[in-house]
Amino acid sequence: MDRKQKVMITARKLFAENGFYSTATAKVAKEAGVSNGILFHYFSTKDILIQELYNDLKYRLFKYTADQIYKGATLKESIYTLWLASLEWNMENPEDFVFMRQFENSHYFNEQIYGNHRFVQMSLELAEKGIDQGILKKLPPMLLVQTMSGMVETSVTYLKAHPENAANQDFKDKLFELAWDAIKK
Amino acid sequence: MDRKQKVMITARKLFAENGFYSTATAKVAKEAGVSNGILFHYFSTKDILIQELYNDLKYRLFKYTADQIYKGATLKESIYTLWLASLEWNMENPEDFVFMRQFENSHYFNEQIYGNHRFVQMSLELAEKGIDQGILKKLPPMLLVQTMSGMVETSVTYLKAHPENAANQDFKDKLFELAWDAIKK
DNA sequence: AATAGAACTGACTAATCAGTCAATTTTTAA
DNA sequence: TTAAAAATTGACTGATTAGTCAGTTCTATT
Repeated sequence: MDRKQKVMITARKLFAENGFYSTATAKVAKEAGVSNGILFHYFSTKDILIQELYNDLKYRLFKYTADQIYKGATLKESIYTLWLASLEWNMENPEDFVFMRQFENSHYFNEQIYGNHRFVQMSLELAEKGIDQGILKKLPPMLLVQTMSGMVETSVTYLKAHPENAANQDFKDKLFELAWDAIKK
Repeated sequence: MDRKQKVMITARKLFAENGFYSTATAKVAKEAGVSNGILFHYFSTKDILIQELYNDLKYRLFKYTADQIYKGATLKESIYTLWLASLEWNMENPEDFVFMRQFENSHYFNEQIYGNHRFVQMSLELAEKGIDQGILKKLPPMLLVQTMSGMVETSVTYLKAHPENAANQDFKDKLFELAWDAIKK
């Protein structure tokens, strides 16, 4: 594996474990088995490394979820699939979840950066369709998207604190009902 | 004002502006107009300062919201009042909002710490009552509370990005509807 | 007025960290 | 084969930081 990849994988892990600031770039390089200098060759500052990690994460989330949406599905089915895939991706990638929450609550983040990601654009399209079809509440699409994302976050946080429910499909369906009831007309 | 208060007020402001880690204790002391030593006299470590700030914030939120709940109100009215008061408190105290989000997404935080706060206990009582009365979904009360809190967060974040709606009571009521529809039976 | 103890000061330290750079190795392409 | 370009190393630096401490000032009590 090339060194850039090695740095990204290690950084993701260490940032999630100890936060951006408590993790020294030198530590990332060491644990990745590369030199300190090469980290700055690929990422000219620590901030850039952090931002690239976030962009990569959002793109992987997009790929993972978009692949599961079935073409002939109804709108509610598509939203359900998107919701469940997001939930599972976050459960299966706990480091990414922690990293994402830290990033999205840091000064790096704002709504414009958020809107640039394909994952968000895909979600916006679904929201707009749902509003047009009269299935979803007549509210700004971005608000509906953020509501759904927030509900996924809440669900993941809850399941992590109560792992006995994590494998229970019935419970997950109830979690989806919470989110769906919020946005449906 | 005593020096401990001065430190807390300044720390809250600087932490919200630049994050915990990018804000040096020496800078807090300087801007608060006190000596470096006195900061560590009152808060033996930086971490303790951060935690005390969070506890104080949650208590102020409790006081502010609890005061507004009318004794004879129905359950839905009480939840509405709590929701609206939370929203307004967060809008009026943007520094506290940023600080709270950073803290609750850091390693300092877990569900147990969360459950210790009177604000959360008050919310839990309302949720339990609502479940008993058959008004709210039969789900773990903590999940309903976290859902409501998450919806307040989403609403505040949205209003900050779209301030043209911030004074619009109709829009706020629609935001409440989103949250209410999620948890209501 | 005398005393004790609490509040307070600010210079200081030991450690840490992001980023640099001169030198070396590896890759590419002519 | 050769030479230029790209990748890689790791020791180093200048800046920053949490926390200390010896000494000073304020406050309360007798």
